[in-house]
Amino acid sequence: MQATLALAQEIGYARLSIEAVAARAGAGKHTIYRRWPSKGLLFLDSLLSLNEPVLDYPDTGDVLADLREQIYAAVDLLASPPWGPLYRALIGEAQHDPAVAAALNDRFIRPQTDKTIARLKTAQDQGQVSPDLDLDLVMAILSGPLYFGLLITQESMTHDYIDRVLDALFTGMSPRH
Amino acid sequence: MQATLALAQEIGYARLSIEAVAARAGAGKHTIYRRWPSKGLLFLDSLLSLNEPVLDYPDTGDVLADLREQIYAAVDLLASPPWGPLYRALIGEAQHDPAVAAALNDRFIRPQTDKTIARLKTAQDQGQVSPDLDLDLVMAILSGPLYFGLLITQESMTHDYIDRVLDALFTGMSPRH
Amino acid sequence: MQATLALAQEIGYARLSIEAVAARAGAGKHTIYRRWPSKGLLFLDSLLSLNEPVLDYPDTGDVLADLREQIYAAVDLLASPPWGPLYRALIGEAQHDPAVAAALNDRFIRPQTDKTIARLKTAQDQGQVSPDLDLDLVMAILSGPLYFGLLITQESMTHDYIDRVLDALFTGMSPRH
Amino acid sequence: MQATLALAQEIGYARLSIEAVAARAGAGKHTIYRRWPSKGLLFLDSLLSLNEPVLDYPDTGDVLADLREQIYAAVDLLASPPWGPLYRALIGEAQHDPAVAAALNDRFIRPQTDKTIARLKTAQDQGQVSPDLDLDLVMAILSGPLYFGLLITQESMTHDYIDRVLDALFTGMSPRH
DNA sequence: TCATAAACGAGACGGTACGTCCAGTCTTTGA
DNA sequence: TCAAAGACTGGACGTACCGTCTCGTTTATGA
Repeated sequence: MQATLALAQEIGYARLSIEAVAARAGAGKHTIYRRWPSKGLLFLDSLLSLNEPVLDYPDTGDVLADLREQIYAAVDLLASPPWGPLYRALIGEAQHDPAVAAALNDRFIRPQTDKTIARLKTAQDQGQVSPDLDLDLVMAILSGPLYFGLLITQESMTHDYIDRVLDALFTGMSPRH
Repeated sequence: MQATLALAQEIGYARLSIEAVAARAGAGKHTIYRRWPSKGLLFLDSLLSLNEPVLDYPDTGDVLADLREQIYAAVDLLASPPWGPLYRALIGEAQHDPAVAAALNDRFIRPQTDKTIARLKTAQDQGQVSPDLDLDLVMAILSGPLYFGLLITQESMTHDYIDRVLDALFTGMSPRH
Repeated sequence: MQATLALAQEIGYARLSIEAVAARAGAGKHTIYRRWPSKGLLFLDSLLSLNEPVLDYPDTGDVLADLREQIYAAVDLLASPPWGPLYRALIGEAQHDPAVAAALNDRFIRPQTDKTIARLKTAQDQGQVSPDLDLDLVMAILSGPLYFGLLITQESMTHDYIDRVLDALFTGMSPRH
Repeated sequence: MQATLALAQEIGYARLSIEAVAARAGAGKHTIYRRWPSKGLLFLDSLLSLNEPVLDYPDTGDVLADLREQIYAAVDLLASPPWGPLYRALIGEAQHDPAVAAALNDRFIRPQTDKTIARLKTAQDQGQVSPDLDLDLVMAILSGPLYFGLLITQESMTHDYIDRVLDALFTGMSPRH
């Protein structure tokens, strides 16, 4: 059933209708309404079902390298054709529908955050990272620029861009460093 | 006419219809379609019209303090009741409608970015900021965490949160600093 | 099960659904479909089950008086609250569904007609009624005005009305009589 | 628009849907709902629009002959293919929907009744008909058997059948005549 | 006494139509 | 001459039932 996000790719999430999904899926509308209370949550489920082989973290001993690798992977995923625009649409929908926002957080953002934080915690224990850092904050700082690029300025996300962000973050931005 | 974003506050952007706006404004639908090609752009115009006294940059000589002040101001604006949810809705719409995304960039994001970059450039000239920094990147790094908090995790934006972000960014995140 | 024409009285035949009947009866829809092929026939069965103490004919020796009594009884039944509107609905359904029309004829109309005709036959044999009358026709002539009042003009059926119909029929309508 | 009772002839009134009418007419459903509050009233309007050349009464001076002619005409109309089943369906609908019943009376039954009564009144004045007859009652007596045959026993209405009804009514039914 | 079958309640399912709402276009009307 | 008012086609909404179809669970029978 979720396979009918084929439609989302064809005509775009905004023009997607539950009516059309039902028709494409050869299902009654009721069957869809029985399972999902709104278009947004149907779409979220569909999108996440594509991504079951989740983004897992490597642990090579070098935090910075591992973060870089993981962000490469995440961004490659989000930038690759099917996902990118659909993920943008999903975040867009979350701005209108609190249920989607909550589900997006619980089902995707939080798990990813937790993995990142776990990796950082290990690094903290090994002294690679300052022990008094708020790791949730670090997550926001690492992800933020990428989301800004994705949602606001809509730049294409290259590995080079990620490198420059990470360099700026870790070599510091003010001349005292 | 734009004053009818009163409706957006009352029922939310998602439930807003051009039909209702026209009725509320005592105008014909045609009159609205004549001026704005879509609900998104009408809403963008309306929202920006509220904000004409734009966020200008102080220059006290201390970049860091100035940035902090400016971000305080921006976040206070976005967090205050009318704006916050509406701005979120606007960014949400931008994810579905390229015209809104482009207009949002041109009419709001870019001007703000330009002001920030101008202020940073001054600081760079005065040696307060490393001369080889990509200032566009700095903008993404400064704004990103705030947008992440606004759009994704939907935390309430306090001055304290901003302080912690800025501290982390400027005192550095790895223990070598 | 038929007891759920309670529902028909509550919400009216037109709004009656097999789904609701099943729910009210605490039965599965299948169980109902197993017994009745359509809403109309279910309703017909239910309605007739109410009426088992059928309208039987008196035979006092006076045809006219007997007819009058029998029509009184029929009309009192049809005019009394539960029956009247439900019987009208049943005849209405018969106009749309040939199976209901046929069953209505076979199970209710014909038996009543047969009784009337039998009584008239007796009278004919006794010379109280002209021997060359088509008794089926007489049935139509006697019942017709009542059905006209019930279905078309929707007058309330009083004994007085019946008397006036019978008087007109039997004293004749043209001045030559 | 009403021309889309073509659909009623094709698939029958019972299976008729406003949705299908709108599609066939190339109209939006709203346009139909704007004009008619229900399927029944739409159908009634459509049906009556076919019949504008109404059944008018001849006046040859002989009431009985005139009545006969008029009933011939009415029954020929109702028996001819398009009308018969549709008129039956309309009366059926009137049993479920009081608005249809009222409109049917006001727009079709009453005018026809009035014409008949006017003709009878003339005859009464000329002494062709007993002066103390309730003419409304006569209408019920004349129409009733025909409606009984149409709606209940569903006999085909021949001129011969009408003749027999009228003969029975006017030559009287009891042997005293 | 137990196995086997029939009937049952429950309700999911693909569909059709409902009546409402809004989109975007087009027409009429009054200022 | 332009804008308000609003009619129009079109299409999606979310709901209600349709009639068909499994599901397990009683009942009831006959072995």
